[in-house]
Amino acid sequence: MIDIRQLNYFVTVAETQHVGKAAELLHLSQPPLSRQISLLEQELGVALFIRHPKGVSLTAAGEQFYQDAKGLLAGLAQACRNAQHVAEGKSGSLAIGFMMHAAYNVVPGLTKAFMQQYPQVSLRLQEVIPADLLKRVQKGDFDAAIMLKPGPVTGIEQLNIGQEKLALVVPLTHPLATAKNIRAKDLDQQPLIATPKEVAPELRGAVDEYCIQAGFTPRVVLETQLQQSIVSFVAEELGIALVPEAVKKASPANVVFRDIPKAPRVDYVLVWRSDNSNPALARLIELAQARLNP
Amino acid sequence: MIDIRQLNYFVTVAETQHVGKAAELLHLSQPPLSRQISLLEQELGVALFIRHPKGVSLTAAGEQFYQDAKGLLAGLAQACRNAQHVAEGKSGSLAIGFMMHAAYNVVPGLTKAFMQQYPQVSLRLQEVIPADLLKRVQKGDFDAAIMLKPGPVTGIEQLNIGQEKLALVVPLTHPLATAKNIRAKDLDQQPLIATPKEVAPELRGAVDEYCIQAGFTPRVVLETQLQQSIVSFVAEELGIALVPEAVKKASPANVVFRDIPKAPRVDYVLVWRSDNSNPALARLIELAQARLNP
DNA sequence: CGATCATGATACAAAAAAGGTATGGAGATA
DNA sequence: TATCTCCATACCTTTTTTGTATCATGATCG
Repeated sequence: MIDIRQLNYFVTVAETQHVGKAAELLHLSQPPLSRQISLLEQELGVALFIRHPKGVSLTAAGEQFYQDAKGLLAGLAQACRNAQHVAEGKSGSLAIGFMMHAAYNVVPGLTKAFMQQYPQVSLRLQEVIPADLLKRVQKGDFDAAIMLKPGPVTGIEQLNIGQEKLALVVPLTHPLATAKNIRAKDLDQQPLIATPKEVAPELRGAVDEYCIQAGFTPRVVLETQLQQSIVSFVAEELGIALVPEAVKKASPANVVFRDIPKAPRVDYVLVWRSDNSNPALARLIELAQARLNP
Repeated sequence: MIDIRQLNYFVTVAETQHVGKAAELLHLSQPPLSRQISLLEQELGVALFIRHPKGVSLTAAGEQFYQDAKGLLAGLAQACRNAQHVAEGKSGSLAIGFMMHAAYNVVPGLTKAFMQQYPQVSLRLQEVIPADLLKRVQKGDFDAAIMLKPGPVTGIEQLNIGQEKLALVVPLTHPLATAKNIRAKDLDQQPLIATPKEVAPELRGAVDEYCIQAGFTPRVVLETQLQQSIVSFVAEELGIALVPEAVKKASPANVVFRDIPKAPRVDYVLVWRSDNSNPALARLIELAQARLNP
């Protein structure tokens, strides 16, 4: 079988037009080189060189093979570099899922920094409802996800990457829109719009917990599958809601965001499968850590 | 150094995800395969596989290298085929020079047939003044030339590929344009337009010889470097000429071609350097011979 | 025109590399 | 816990490659 060494030998002989000189360049004695060239010709079933008394020159077939061989050698070198780059996480691809709220907060900063530092890595970012994120990381669909902190999960690692307060969002016309001081108690009996527990358990849990701490049971009048809808429904005056404050950035003008006392906080985490060996993931984790402790 | 065998081994393992199975496919026992894979990883400095208890799977770097390796193996096979095709003359390139007169006669038929039979060979056809043709074949600029038969030349081989009569060309207004019978003697004292001896010695030789045989010395009033010009000058009524009769195909309407008695004949030959090993040339020669003796 | 020089090819022994057999070790499975 | 399935390692055998010495051939030069 033809091998790379033979291609190298061949290219060197082709370039020097001289077996002896080529052997020297290859740190080799002349006879084995002669023999390898003969073997190559035999394997191809094609004469590659014309033997002159003062050296050798390429046949037409040899000329063609020389061009191809050079390309192959360059291709091999490139393949090695590619593999090494991917191994270092400097190139390759990285699939990241995130929940919609994170898009207003941690996702832009982190991904922008990553793309800047590792431009050769092709990022695939996808927004997914929170309840599916973890499953799809476990399944291997995503290398990582950015989501609200779940409890500990076996086989999954987590890294805190940000915290956010929940804020009260009310329609412009609502009394609480203009109230001087807002107390937790004021939410008692108010019609709440919230995420169902199945969709974003951590977020809904934080809302419920807040109400219970304040001494009342939340009156949830509407649950929306799609995160984006909550603020829209508030705008339509169907109720009020507690949402991460960064959602304000993408909200219409006819709703008001108000701070609430002892506002519950939600933690954003980067999660990944502990056995995921994608080196680009390692670079992302490093970067996330570096952003925490600059 | 990485070699083709290792790439083959690697690809097979990558495709089976199983060292043992791959070894079987490769007609090899398992340990050497394990070893070659390890060596490859060591040479690259990159882990290509993750070892599971039930087999192996590619790392991100391995995935990249797998794609590249497959490409390289395919490229090598293609390179071998290319060389073989060129060696058989089925592909490659062929540079042919020809003199202008041949363009009306033997060149189209021969090249058309060749292109049809060997479509992968890229033909480079170039018209050159006859005097330069042989030099440029000897120099190696052309693999072959189509020209008027020169004397024997050392290092050059020739093959007759066609013969053509010379015809008299006169302006429409010339007495000989309408004469019933034309005799050689009628050309005596006529102003002749001809190629200089340095440009196309065989052609000029044939003209001079014809006149001398007829018992007079030709009166050449104009010599043109460019073959194409002769008929134009005849059309301009500057003189008359003896040219290969196929030139009629590319002549204006205001000249007349007349047969002459015992018309001199010129031989077209295909010439090439005897040490030219371009296999496509061998195919061209074969084809030219086949067209002579169908 | 013959001696000499340079070039690539061949012969055979030495070295290196790859392959085969036997066995170890780690994780899954029952 | 015992066993089974993998891949890795150890060690020897076989094959391949290399190096040294020598040959054959065509060019060069006195």
